[in-house]
Amino acid sequence: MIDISSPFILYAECEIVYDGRAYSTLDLGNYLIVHKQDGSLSIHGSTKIPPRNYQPSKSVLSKFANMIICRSKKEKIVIIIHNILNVFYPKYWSDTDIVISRTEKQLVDKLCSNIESYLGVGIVDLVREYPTPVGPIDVAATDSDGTVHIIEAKRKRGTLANCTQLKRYVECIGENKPVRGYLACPEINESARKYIDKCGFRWLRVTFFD
Amino acid sequence: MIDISSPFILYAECEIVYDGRAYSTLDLGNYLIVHKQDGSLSIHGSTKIPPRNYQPSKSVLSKFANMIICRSKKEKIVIIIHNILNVFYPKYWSDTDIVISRTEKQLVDKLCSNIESYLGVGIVDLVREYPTPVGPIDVAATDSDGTVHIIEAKRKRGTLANCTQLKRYVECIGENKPVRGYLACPEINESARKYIDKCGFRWLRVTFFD
DNA sequence: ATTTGCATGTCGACT
DNA sequence: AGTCGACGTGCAAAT
Repeated sequence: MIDISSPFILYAECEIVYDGRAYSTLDLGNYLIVHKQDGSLSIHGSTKIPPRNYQPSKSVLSKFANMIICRSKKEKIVIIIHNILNVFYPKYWSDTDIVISRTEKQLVDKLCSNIESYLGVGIVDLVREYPTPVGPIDVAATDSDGTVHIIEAKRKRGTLANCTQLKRYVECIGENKPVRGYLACPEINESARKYIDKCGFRWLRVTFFD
Repeated sequence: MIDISSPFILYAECEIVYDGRAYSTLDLGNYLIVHKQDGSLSIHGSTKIPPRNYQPSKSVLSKFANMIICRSKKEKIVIIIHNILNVFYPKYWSDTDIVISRTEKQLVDKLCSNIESYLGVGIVDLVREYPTPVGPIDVAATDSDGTVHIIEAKRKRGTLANCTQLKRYVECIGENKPVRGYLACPEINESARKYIDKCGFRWLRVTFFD
């Protein structure tokens, strides 16, 4: 039948039952089942990027009659196989990661290297990932008057959720010190823009390009 | 070579370049490439559930010498193929979705069917998905005194982000009416618990079981 | 082991 | 086409 001791790519007529954080079933049909060397398992339908069902790395496979069972800590997938349509066992499958550019970190780098021109004030202290009880602040810059300029950076279009995240930081630091809040991102949603104005914050337009 | 006009599962020695919202490269190696009938494309390494690179449905494939190019609106993936190790073309691949239980909706159903016992007050009006400028409120229940009880429901463990979401609603409605805020979820994070207390909100423990 | 926030998040619903 | 919130989000870094 199927050798579950090594990674496999299986195309089969099967049905799936998942029980864990939620409960789900997948009706009898033809699906692509991918088992990787880290123990992960995904079941793919003929559309969309995310798998229909999955189990993360460090899961354990077992076989029982025409069933493949995949278990992690508190979760279980049962695959009932009716027909094996295609199977192969990849050799020397690479584990390489992609190398990525234009990340949030890169945006914060750019911001920090030119902080005074972005804020329009002289800065005497600058801290990245400044810890607070409500989470770390991307950039906390203190000017000569003692006002703390709190910046939340996003690599993409800013949202309402980003504003409330910022608001949390501003309220927290604002209990003890004068503060100003900033959302730094290349673009911003209309609703977020309005909410920013209402809160008295500012939008810093930061791009990946010069 | 490869027929890109139908879905395919390809295991090949290749390298990848992605340019779009970010920019990334994937070094030469053996990867699993899945092309689905909706136009989506994913490139999988030998570990983890999410693909190393991907492009959503409605993308368009083209071939050029030993390259496969996948384009969506503003994004592009180029696969440079050095060696085809395995390829097959799935037939009658199912598009069926999973059927899921224990959703947020189910939790809200349970909450609403017994709202007075959860809140401990008499309710004269109950609205689900009550619209506000800062997003819809899961449950807004008005008692006989005119106080609005604002409930944000989560199907899993409540987080700080959930609290600030709730806070947004409470501040918005609180401008005009007396309000109380509630986070309804099966479990709650320690930090969220503290933040709730600080804000004067309450945690409603709601489970999927009776 | 648990918590937190990011992600090329993806996806669906609604404007 | 753009905006917004949900997701069995997955995942890695910090605690």
